[in-house]
Amino acid sequence: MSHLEVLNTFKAKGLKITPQRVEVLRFLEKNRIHPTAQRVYDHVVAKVGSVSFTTIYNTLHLLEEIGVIKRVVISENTTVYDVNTKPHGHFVCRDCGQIFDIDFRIFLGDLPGQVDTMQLIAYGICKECLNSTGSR
Amino acid sequence: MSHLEVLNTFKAKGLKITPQRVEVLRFLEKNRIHPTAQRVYDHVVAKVGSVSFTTIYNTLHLLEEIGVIKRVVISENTTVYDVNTKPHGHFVCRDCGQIFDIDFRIFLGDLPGQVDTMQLIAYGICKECLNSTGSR
DNA sequence: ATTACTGCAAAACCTTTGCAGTGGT
DNA sequence: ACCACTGCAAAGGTTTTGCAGTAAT
Repeated sequence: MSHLEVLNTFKAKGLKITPQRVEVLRFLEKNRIHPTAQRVYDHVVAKVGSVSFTTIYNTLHLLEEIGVIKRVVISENTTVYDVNTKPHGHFVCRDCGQIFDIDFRIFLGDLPGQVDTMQLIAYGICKECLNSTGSR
Repeated sequence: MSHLEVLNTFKAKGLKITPQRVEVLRFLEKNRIHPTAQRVYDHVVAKVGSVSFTTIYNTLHLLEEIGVIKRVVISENTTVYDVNTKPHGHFVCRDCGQIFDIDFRIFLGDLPGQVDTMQLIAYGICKECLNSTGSR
């Protein structure tokens, strides 16, 4: 869903288009860096001047319900938000913390029920960090 | 690693074998239910009578470092511990919360670095809950 | 006798909630 | 003018930390 489509969905549902919400959306769509709530907050503060975490979380939850973004729990104390396009996995660099999208094909064994979502996270060291090992 | 092997590793490293640690280990090995720290705590309180969360976390971290267990973050507010055997994925029932081990075969696309761990979680509704839908 | 471990209390962290005031529509 | 949204401050839940006392070796 594009920027404008999302805003139209908002209108259609009687939801209001506030500067804070617009800026959250812009940030998520332009910089696909899988940001934490904190990073979204930082950006919106810088752009709009006034935001609270309440509003950030409110907006992120809203976008999640609409299906525009997905919550990804990367580790015990890190949750990031991902602009929802096609299904994909994530590669998390243990060193620099960057998160990359990865493709995968999977074959599941016997399942104990009906699957509706799947999450794949690969943890490791990214090429950049592998190369710079020792030079830091 | 078996119960006894773990205790030997403890000895070898000069770590002490306390009633609390023994009971944490027993619980994890006998009941492979992917417990939260809280559940481990509950069990050990019931058995030993005296534990603190400090000790539970201390022990779980220790076992994780040694490689006996793995931390699995199931959702934003749920972390469970898994006795580390062979690689496998998890199926989480959104309804009853039960966690099942599942087998899978995977083919990864281009990777941005060196992978050392992988985590697969499938979310859905387990057969049991599917059958009882409506009767509750 | 050492020194690692336990456990309390307090802090840290992230996320949520209640509520009054503000601002899209 | 409505009522959804913002934002503060406070609460909630889980994990961590500092430190004194305790217990395994």
